[in-house]
Amino acid sequence: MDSSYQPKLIEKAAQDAWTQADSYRVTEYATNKSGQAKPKFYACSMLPYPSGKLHMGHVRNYTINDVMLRHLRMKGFNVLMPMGWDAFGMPAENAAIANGAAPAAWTYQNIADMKTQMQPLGLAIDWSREVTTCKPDYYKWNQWLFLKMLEKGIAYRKTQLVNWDPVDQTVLANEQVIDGRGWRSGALVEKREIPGYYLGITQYADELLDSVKDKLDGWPSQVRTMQENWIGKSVGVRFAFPHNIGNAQGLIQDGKLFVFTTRADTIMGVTFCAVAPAHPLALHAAASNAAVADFIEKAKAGGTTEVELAVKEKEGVPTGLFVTHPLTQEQIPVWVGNYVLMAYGDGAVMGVPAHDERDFVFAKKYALPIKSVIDFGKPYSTDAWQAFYGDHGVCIDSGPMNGMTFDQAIEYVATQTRPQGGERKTTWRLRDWGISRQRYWGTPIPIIHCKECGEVPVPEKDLPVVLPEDLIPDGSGSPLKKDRRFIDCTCPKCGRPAERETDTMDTFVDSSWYFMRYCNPDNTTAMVDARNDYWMPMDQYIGGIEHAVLHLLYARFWTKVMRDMNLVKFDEPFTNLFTQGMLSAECFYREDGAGKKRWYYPDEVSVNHDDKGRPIGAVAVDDGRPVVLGGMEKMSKSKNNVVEPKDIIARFGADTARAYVMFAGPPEQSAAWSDSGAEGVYRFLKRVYTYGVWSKNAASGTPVGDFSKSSAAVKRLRFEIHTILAQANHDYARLQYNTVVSAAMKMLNALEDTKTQVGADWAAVRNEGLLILLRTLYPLAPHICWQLWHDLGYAVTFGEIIDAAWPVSDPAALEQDEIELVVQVNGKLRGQIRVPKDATKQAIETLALADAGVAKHTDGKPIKKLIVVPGRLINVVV
RNA sequence: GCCGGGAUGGCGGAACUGGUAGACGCACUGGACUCAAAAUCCAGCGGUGGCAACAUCGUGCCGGUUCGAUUCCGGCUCCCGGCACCA
Repeated sequence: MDSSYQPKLIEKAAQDAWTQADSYRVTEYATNKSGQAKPKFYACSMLPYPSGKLHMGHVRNYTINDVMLRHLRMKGFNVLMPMGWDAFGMPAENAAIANGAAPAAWTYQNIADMKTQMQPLGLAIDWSREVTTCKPDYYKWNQWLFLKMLEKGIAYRKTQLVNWDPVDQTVLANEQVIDGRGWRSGALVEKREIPGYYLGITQYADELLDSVKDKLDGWPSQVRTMQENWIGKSVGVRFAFPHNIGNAQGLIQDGKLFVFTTRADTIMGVTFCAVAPAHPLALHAAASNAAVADFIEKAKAGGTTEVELAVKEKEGVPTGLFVTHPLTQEQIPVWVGNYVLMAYGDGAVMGVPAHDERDFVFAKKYALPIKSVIDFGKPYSTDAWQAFYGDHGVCIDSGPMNGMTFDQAIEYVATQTRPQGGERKTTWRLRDWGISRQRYWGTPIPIIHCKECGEVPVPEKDLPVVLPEDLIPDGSGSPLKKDRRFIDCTCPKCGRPAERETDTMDTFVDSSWYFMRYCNPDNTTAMVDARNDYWMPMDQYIGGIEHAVLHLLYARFWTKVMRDMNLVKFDEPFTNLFTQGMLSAECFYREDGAGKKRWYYPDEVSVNHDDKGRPIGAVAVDDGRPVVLGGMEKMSKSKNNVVEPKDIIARFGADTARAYVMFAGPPEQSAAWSDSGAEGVYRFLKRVYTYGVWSKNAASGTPVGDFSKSSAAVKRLRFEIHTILAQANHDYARLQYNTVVSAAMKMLNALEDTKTQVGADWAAVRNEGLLILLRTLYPLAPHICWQLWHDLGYAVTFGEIIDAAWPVSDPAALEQDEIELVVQVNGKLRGQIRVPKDATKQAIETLALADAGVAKHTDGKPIKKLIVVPGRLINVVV
């Protein structure tokens, strides 16, 4: 046993031992020593994008996963922690454009680099299950399931709205549109409709909503709420405004302008209708109305994001067309509005300015009439919008609907409009999932375009459609479109020359089911097999909150599709979800005359403090002149505040890196990195090691004893250790690992405080304490605990620590004869009393009132009330 | 703009179901050890007043419920995540 803590040597030895024993390989149906099947536990982190650099956010994610695995494994579970690579996507193409190299080579190199950086962390990953999404043996199954969805009518083709760069003649991702311009060309971006494939997630909207509301109780409530709102179920009425607008080909949409509304009770307040710029009525009006045509053209400018539409000023133009109010037969003007979405409902809305805030703003702007038809018991004024104008109430000034309640009015409108196609209807905010991407580095969509037969699915026997890995994109669109080797093929139906689809799939497809592939990565004949039935549904999914909606919703949808194809037997993929927060770090900068910031690395500056420890400024090390303290910012390359795991491991070792990222804050919240904080954890581990050395010399091999007859002081230490252990176990259960690190520190503090005490009982109680401490700390800092476990001879008695029994606190140790109670006067702390644990309420009250501090504040005043909270406090109200 | 979070000492954070606010750690200050430094160890450490005992204020802001509020309710401010082609 070395006399000082040497993380490098210890971590190498521990990792070699684990590798040699193949400790992390997990098999299905594992049994314990007595031959019983261990309960399975599948704990998985969201798979990383192989950027090439492992950052502290990854370390945080995988350490949470690893701590959970080691803890539950000791508790007797068969725990799986796999790892893989979300290897398709835009960054590889961008790197390829920048370096003139193929995305494949870049991606594979990054994967190799990241694995090298992950290795020293000592994560209990079963690498035999590694999945890489850009490999044909994986994406073959994306294609296979897509074809099944096509057969079932879940996948279909329609037009989609994209950002179009008119100069580069290419589709842009939202990320590639900067201030309304193409990132490379600088050209103003336009909206354009092109054909693409969609997955019918809305067919599952009801089930996706119901289970997120009622079943997923292992998910954080904010994620459930976000998904609920995203799916956005609205129950209302869909009805038509009849009209006779048309041309030689006939009436537009059969002479019916359909709208959907959740507020059919306000139908008598309609003063206009508004349609989306792409609505057939708008296009019809544009043919003979230059102002409308102009407006529609202008509406094409800009990108496709919801933010852009939402913050845009609500504008419109009258079409000059009129439709008939279905109940009053009044003529209602039709406007084109830039705030009406073609993708939601029918792309048209009824305008009720009196009771809808958006319509109100629109009506004020264009001087349209505002007609109030709901009674609020308060006066209505059209001067300014009031929040209550949108409330439900009783109908007034509504002719036959006068006096109706909300529900009565809805029913009435649905019934009255039925002859014209009116009905009660549910509408979703959720839209079908467009998966076509005009990009190279993704899963090819397995479709062949034939002049004779149209769109023909690639036959199953011809899968996978392999993506060529040697193309180099140049920024002007997908290189697949120029690759005849890929494009040219024969039609599977008629055998004539045909062309392959060059669009690839959204990378969210890859991440919608990879976690199932981990269970059976080697199966070449099926997407999933019985091993997937064993591990899934996943017991714990861990990843960033930024995936709260899209990824998690798509994965849930994909699972339900697989269930309906009898590929899996469960309804939901993730039983429990844990969303971790971000990591930030201090940053420093100096501004030049033009206001441009030069960011300094932490080791380029020296921070000055006042004598209370407050930072009062910082100077650059090189020139001694001041730099600005930039505060805590999300770690980012551009701000030079990225902390790299390899540097921390080199300075302090992996155990410190792991324990500190856990200690830095509650795992679900964002936390700040601090080098000196990490150093504090390093100091703690050094003390653990030093205490281990001392313990070996002082009391090696002392058995755990019977403490029933021990001195009060020995019992007090035991009480303390077991109380902390109970707390740590509670925190392990709720995944609050930051306070588990605190608990381990407290245990060591308590043990060290008694080092001067000698005797068999002291040796025994400290020995028990150290056994508890090592196992409590082990999941967080496995290497040092493994080493001490061996050095102190515990491995011989209790077996390897990785499978040692998890410690539980002894109820006997937690029993106390006397307890301390707090006494408050009017809710303020005024004294403390010690009472026997079984003291009567009467006795406690007498003691409390007799306390000097309490007496001083009650001071003869009459006592109004005495509140006794058993085991906690007494509050005297005077 | 809409949806979802967050805010506690100089800093990261703790306080489990409304019951001692600031555990644990960092920074800082003082001391021990040392020729010296590092490392280590000991002590102090929310603000204000006070030699002290102690008093008083204090959990982003304003208000409410309660014997008692960091915790519950109403109204704000600022920051963060998402908004369907970043992953």
